[in-house]
Amino acid sequence: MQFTANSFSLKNTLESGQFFRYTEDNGRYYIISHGKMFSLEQKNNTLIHENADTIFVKRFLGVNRKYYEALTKLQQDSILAPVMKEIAGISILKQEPWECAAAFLCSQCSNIKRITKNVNDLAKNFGKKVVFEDHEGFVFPKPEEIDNDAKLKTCKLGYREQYFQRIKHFSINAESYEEAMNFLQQYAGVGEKIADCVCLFALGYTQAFPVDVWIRRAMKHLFGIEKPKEIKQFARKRWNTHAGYAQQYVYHWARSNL
DNA sequence: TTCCAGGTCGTTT
DNA sequence: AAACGACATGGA
Repeated sequence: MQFTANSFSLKNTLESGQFFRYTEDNGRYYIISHGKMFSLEQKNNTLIHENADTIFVKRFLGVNRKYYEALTKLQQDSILAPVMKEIAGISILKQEPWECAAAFLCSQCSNIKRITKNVNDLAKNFGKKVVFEDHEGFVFPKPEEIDNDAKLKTCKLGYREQYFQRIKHFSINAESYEEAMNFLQQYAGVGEKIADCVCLFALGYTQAFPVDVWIRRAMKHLFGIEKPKEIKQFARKRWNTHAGYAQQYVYHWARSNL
């Protein structure tokens, strides 16, 4: 099955560091999310997908009205526009909250390569096997499935291991971005930055603006602001509910230019 | 060997 | 309220 998506880049979206559960094979992406494996491939403006229906894929990829609104708005920003030209078509994926939280728990003092390995090790040790065509993988386990300390040790999470032992169950119940932020930060190891990641990448709060070291460097360079609190305020004021999209472009820009 | 990496948290100024 | 330093691994 397939559908048309203008001004969207599958590659830039999947490889922007918001998601870690895919493999790429000859231009074709194999994704594991929402309990299954499915494939995605982009040819010009056409998105070809298998083992998942179009409604699901559009929702997962975040190709919707809000995406195009954000694109239009952010392109009017004189500083962001050239950045967006370099790395075009980045959307915000709709991930599963716990998996997103877990991935970013692993992200502390780490890097994308290692985060990916940690997450895949957790899935392999505790998750259910899924197969699609000649590819196999493992669904990311719920916290209550991560129940064997010896196996957890083999995942080499370092000091982040304790977070996975302490979170026995994960659910999120909130009516607003602010409520979600407060709720999420009750979990061990989840601070403001990771809470923002979950709000943005899983809960659909596109006003979230996760501030990490890369964003700090880039925001200093592009806008002359360096304190995390001030950066968040600035982003909220300048981009409002599109701040999260801006964050992805700024992050990607930082990674390739600083 | 030494330093630093998509942070968080308790402790100390 | 702001500024440390510890926390485990792994790569440069």
